[in-house]
This record gives sequence, C-alpha cells and structure tokens, in this order.
Amino acid sequence: MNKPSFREQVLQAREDAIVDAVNRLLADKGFDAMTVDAVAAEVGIAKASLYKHFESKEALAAAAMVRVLERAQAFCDTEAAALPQPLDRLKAVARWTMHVQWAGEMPSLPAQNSTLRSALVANRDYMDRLMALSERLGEWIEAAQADGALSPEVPAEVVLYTLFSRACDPVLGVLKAGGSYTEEQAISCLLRTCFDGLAAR
Amino acid sequence: MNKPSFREQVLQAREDAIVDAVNRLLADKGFDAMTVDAVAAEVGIAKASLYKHFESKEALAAAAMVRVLERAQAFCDTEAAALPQPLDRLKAVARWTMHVQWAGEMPSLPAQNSTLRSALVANRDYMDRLMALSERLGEWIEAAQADGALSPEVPAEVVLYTLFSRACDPVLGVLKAGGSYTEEQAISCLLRTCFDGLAAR
DNA sequence: GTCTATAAAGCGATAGAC
DNA sequence: GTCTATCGCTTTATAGAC
Repeated sequence: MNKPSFREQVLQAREDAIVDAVNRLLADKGFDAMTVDAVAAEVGIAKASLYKHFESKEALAAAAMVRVLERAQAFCDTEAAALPQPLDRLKAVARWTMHVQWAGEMPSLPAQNSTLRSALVANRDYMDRLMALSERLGEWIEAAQADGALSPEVPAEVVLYTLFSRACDPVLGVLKAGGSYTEEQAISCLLRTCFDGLAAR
Repeated sequence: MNKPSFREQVLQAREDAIVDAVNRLLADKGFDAMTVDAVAAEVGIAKASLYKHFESKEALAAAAMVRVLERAQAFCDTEAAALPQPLDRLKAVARWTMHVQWAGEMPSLPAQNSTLRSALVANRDYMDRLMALSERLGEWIEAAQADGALSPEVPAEVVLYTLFSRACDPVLGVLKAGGSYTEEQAISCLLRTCFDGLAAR
C-alpha cells in the first residue's frame, strides 16, 4: 500500500465533500426531492464534474449510505462493544442512530423506489457493509435472546429489521419539529417505546 | 338533503374509481413515483378528465388519505368501540392498520415533501378527519394511561404518533416480501413488538 | 365532461472546449 | 477534471374541439 499522492488526497477530500452534501440533502429532503444540481451547488462545483466522481444519482446515494454504515460499524466496534450485556449494546446502537437522525445526518432512502433498490443491491461496497453490520448486530441479538434479555417470541430477523426501521422513524422528526422535547428526552422516550413497548410493565 | 340524481351517482362512482386507483398506486409506489398518467390509465380515462375532478396531484393524494381516515374512523366507531378495555381498542386499531397495509391498501405519503404537506394542511376535509381520528384515539390513550394499562412514562402524543407511524412501518412490507410469515404471524409479531417491546417481560 | 394535442418546466446525464 | 451549454426525457397541467 503506497502512501497516497498529494493529488489523490485532494481528490479524496473533494469526494468527501460531495458525500457530505449528499448526506445532508438526503437527510433533509429525501432521495426523490434531492436534485443533482443541488448537490453540485452545495459542493460548489459544476454538475458535470460530479459525474466524473460518481456515475449516477443512485451511486451518490449509495456512497452516503456506505459512509453511515461505516460510522455505525465503528460505533459498534468501540463504544457498543465495550458494554458487557448484549441487550445494552443493542440499546446503545439504537440510541446512536437516533442521535444521528436528530442531528440531521441520517440519510433515509425510500423503500419503494425500484431503480434505487436495484442500484443498491448491485453495489458491492454498500452490500458488503450492510451485511457486515447485520451480522454483527445479529450476533448480539442472538446472544441477548440466549440469555433471556430479548423476547423469545420475536424472531431475530424481525428485531434486526426493527432496529433499522427505528433508525429512520419519522416520530423523532415530529418530536423535534414540535419543539417541546429536548434531544435527550425525545430519544429516551423512543428508546423506551422500542425496547419496553407502549404498554405498562 | 335531496336524493342524488342519476347523473350525480355516476359522477360519484367515477370519483370512487379514481380514489381507488390513487390509493393502490400510493400504497404500491409512493407519492413521488405515482404519475397522474398512471392514475388516468388505471381508471381508463384521459388525464385531462382527471383534472376536472381533482385540481392537482396533491388533491388526489389528499382524497385517498381522506378515505382511509374515514375507514379508520368507521372501524373505531364499530369494532374497536365494542371492546371494553381502552388498551384493547388501541391494539385493535393498530392491528387493523397493519391488515390494511398488508393488503396493499395503505396510502403512505412522504413526510418530507413540503409541497404535499402544504396542500394537506390546507385541505379542510383531510385536516378535519385527521383531527377527529386523533381525538378519538387520544381519549382512549388517556383512558388507558389512567387505568394503568399504558406506560405513564410515554406522553400521550408520543403514543399517538407511534400508532400512526406503525401503520406505515416498512418492517411489515419486508416481512411480507420475505415470504416466510403468514399475515397473521407477521402482524401478531409486530403488534407484540409495538405494545410489549423488544425486551423480554 | 371527455377527448387529443401540447405547453411549460424540471431533471438526469452528456458533449466538447480548455 | 473542470467548466458551459445543451440534449433528451418525463411529468404536471392546460387549451380547445366535440
């Protein structure tokens, strides 16, 4: 592995700036409302230059997803892994995703767009990282089920899907927009709802 | 109130057919991917004729939302109201929304589209029915909190938002697409997750 | 009210000069 | 690799005949 040249570093920095802008726009407006013109404008380059780095709008979205998956994996490897109980690790990850969403840094993609879906499943970077994260979380879920901390009636895959879904739960956005909860209050409340349910214990 | 003329009945039937098509397309592809051309094609009339009935694409979506809100209100007034416990009424409503979603009849709108949001809040029919349903559910939520069935740590409005959110929870679509759960299994599982939480009791 | 035809605008993507 | 300029297509919405 050679040290990257100065030229390569500049290129990498520019691509980071692009992914930054895409991430912000995806979190703010969503995939359909995000225009490639807006991305170019926010980065401060011409649209045609964007297409020298990424071949399509879908590839831009995939790059943003790859980065958030990397951030999630990094959180799992450090802070979450430091907790002794599997259930607490899962809660920590869920809490982290909600903080990311609150900060306006959670790119959420429409599940229904088929063009986008095809591009994502064909994207090696994206799929590899998605599966790596799923496997890591899957281990913790099974461990938590084994020691009786997670409900045995909910299949492991349903737990996993639910965690992904709560990372983009629109309820948090509504609470933030309402303005009557602090970040900590809102997230604690949703975490409780997710793990302990709406019904009294 | 006069009896509607034959002409008015035909018109009403046509508008019902339009709302049917919009509802199906919204549930299937979402608002952004739904084109007015597709609606016209599915109804079997020309696009220009559509605009004689509804003034915009947003108005079409609002009409579909109005109808599902009416259906929800009707369910609340009959089957849910027949249950003695407020918590059971809320569970029945949540279960009903999941059945609607499973059947591909739940029109779900993007929370981020600002043009659509403006049109909806300006739509009297939509807002009136949304508020009527929210009030009805709000009464049951407060009753369930009062008798200790709902967690006192989750504010009533958060419970309400959560119920609306679970009505469009993408997890159900994933489980249906996976094909390894029956409708009853998937919905029971998600209901459990929603009211009892992921953690063991 | 229904149709055909078209206007008007937005957007993803590319050509070609530098 | 970056730019300006533009293509080609889709989509919402409307004009005007019947």
